[in-house]
Amino acid sequence: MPTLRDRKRERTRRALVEAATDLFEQRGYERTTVADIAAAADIGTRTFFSYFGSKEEVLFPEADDRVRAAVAAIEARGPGDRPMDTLLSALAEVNQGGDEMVGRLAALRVRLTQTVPAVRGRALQVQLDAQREIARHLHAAYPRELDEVAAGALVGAFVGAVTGALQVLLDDPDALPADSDELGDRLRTATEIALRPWRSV
Amino acid sequence: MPTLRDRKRERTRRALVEAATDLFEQRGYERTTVADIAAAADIGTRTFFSYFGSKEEVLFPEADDRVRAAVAAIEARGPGDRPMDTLLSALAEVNQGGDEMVGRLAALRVRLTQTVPAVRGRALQVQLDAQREIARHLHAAYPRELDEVAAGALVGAFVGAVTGALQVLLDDPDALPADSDELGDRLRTATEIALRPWRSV
DNA sequence: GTGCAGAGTTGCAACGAGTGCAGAACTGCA
DNA sequence: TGCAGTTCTGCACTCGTTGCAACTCTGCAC
Repeated sequence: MPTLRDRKRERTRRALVEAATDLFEQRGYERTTVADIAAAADIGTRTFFSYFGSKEEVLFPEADDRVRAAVAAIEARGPGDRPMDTLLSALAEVNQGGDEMVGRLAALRVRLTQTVPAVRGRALQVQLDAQREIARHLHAAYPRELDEVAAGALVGAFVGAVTGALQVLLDDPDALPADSDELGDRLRTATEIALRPWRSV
Repeated sequence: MPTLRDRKRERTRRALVEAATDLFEQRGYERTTVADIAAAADIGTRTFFSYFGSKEEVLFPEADDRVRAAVAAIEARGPGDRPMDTLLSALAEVNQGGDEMVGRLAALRVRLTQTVPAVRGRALQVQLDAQREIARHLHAAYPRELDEVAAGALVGAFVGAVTGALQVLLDDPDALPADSDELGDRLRTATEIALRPWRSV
């Protein structure tokens, strides 16, 4: 069982994410200060930064979990799967799972990514880091078919295609993600279109 | 002929970029303040921000030119070119041109992108904006073959492939600066593999 | 249960990026 | 030469972020 210390830490972390989510939704990102978030979670401002390295990071608390899930999907590939099949299921895994907090966060993130440059920058960095990690494992899974660079290119092409499609689908400022169902729809549409060329192989 | 005001403004802008480049090279990015840059260019600190919106932006002064060049390449496509051909020449155009200052800046940018998160974030944003613009024009050039979303996906796949491969190539300090021909070769090979399904587009 | 070492928390002071404002300096043009 | 519009600049302020030193709490041994 995790120690009291760990449980407490986890609880505080969650409290920070929830407080931040609430405040960002109410007042917006820019009009919420780190001090506000810390106060709402009943924590010293200074302490915020021992949980998250920056204000933006509080928006991506499950990034590591997602990457881990994708990596696990690669490890668990079927014996006959080609690299593309494996990559497909890994990326399906990334967009999976999570409770309602994760859903709220995801919707908020999409909106902020479209409107706040700092958040967009962080989102792209998180994405790029995830890509590299996935590429590493994809290469490990198919050492003969894909050298490291080719794996990087493949994952990049894949993620880039989806991102590029999604960007067009979201850049209409009117219909941002009112409800997360429509958000999911657009994500699916983007993936569908982006991956068409690979599917037909 | 451009007015005195314009010439002066252009000169100041260039002075800022040069001062920043020098200082970043000497002391590093983090240890250089905006006040340092402004002082080196003999300008008030406040005025820096009427030329560049942020400290990072001074590293991407020619971004607009590059995009314009790519767009021009799309407009100037040959009559028989398929979307993929046009995109290839447009992106070749992006990595073209510029004097030595541009070269120095580009090298500095590569280094800082690998080491300073804020710079990486900005670089990715610049790239994404460029992608969207190029996708827009590619769609305009091939309204029947490519809908807007598919154009976004195509451009994204391409840029993503190159970025993904480059990321792997650059994060290993061994195989980096040997010669830029071999780097180009490996890039081409990797993107070739990743984009095979798109080739017929 | 007591006490101690190490981990975690906190306020404080400081630095740098970025912004609004109001006045000074400059340019284009008559 | 003078005026109108633009640009430049210092000032004061907000906010994110960090180093530091004191303080509190938890895990653990005795």
